[in-house]
Amino acid sequence: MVSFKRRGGRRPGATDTRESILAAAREAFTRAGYRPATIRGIAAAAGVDPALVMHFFGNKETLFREAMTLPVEPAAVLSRALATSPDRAGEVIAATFLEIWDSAAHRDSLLGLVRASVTEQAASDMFRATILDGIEHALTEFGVSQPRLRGTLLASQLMGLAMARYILALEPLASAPRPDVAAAVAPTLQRYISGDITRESPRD
Amino acid sequence: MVSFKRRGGRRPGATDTRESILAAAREAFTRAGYRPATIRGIAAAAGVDPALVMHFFGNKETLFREAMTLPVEPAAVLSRALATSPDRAGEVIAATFLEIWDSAAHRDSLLGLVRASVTEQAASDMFRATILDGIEHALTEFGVSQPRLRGTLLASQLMGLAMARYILALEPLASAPRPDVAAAVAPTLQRYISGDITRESPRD
DNA sequence: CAGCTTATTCAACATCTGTAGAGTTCAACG
DNA sequence: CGTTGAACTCTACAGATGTTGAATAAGCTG
Repeated sequence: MVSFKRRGGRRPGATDTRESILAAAREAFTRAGYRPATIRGIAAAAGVDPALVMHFFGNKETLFREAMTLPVEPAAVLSRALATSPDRAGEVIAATFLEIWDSAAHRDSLLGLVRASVTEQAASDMFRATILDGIEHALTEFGVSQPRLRGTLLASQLMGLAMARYILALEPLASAPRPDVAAAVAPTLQRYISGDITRESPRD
Repeated sequence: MVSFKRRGGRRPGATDTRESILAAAREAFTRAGYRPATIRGIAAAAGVDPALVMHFFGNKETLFREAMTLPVEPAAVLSRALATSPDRAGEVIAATFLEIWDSAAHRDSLLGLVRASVTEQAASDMFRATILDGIEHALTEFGVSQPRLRGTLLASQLMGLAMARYILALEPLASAPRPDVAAAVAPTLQRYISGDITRESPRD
């Protein structure tokens, strides 16, 4: 049995390498965030030379940007929820949010985005631009008062939920059935969207 | 004027160097999290040789642990709020939470803890042990139902608020007056503590 | 003052980092 | 079938990183 050692050169057959690098990158950025994830590690996980990663993406930052593009449009989800039944938007959003996070497919990207948002300026800007502006737009379109403030409040509860349930995995929140969690959180979301959020009226 | 170049050896006078290293470490860990903060950078910021940091703390991880000890006891705050006026605990907690975060003194430690909790396993465990167990204990002591679930829900909104207002600095939440934010969030906290959080009762 | 402990620095280490350049192999197209 | 371009690897570099060991200077205790 002779073992052939590859020494450079294109591989025979179809070429899905770029995609598997992206997958490995997603996974790596997900676990620890931007800085701790290394190009070498990502390359190794993809069964590839580090230089190939450079060949495809040029540098670490664009690799990150490309790996971490959002799998869903939060603005669309919000708009649809508002359009369908304004007074139940909270329920719908909570359910959809949990559904997306619970699905293994999207989880990695989302985890990575949150992790990186906390440490990387670039990711933080991306968050603001992509997610928050979308939420705000949807709320404005629907004509609620103080759409910006409501949008950030909404984001605060959703992000906190993601942190507690998925990142820190605080029990029993982390393994509670999806509908239970949705029910617990929905009223808060609903109030942030269309309820009273001002001073001097502590009724809820 | 002759300039003396120090070449090792103790400095004359009192020695507060350890503390200034800790301060620099807090600041560094705060800005970016565990990994990106470098011992060399911390040492430089403290005007000290990197080896001195090792001398005092042995390794990076214990330096981190020592720099990032919590400045407040969340359990105590919660207990006091519950004892004073159970049906206004939400308001009190929201106010206290914002007050602590808004104070420059504690802010750095808290920022660092949250940032690191997201990426570092050790910090995440610290969070669970120190903060959450305290909250849970206080809720149990007060006799509410499902104290663990309520505790994590409470933590989720508070963490989300910290993320949105202090870490991502989402406007207008970030610069809204403290009482306004407290008023917006208090009802949610109150409901998580003593309100209805179950299914099949979507009234709020 | 002698002697021990502690604070402090210097120089060096092994390792890892992102990245660059040149070379090799394959696929696609004329 | 020859040429071009893209996929792919090797080797290397320059810089940063955590950590170590020895050397020096000051304080503390006797």
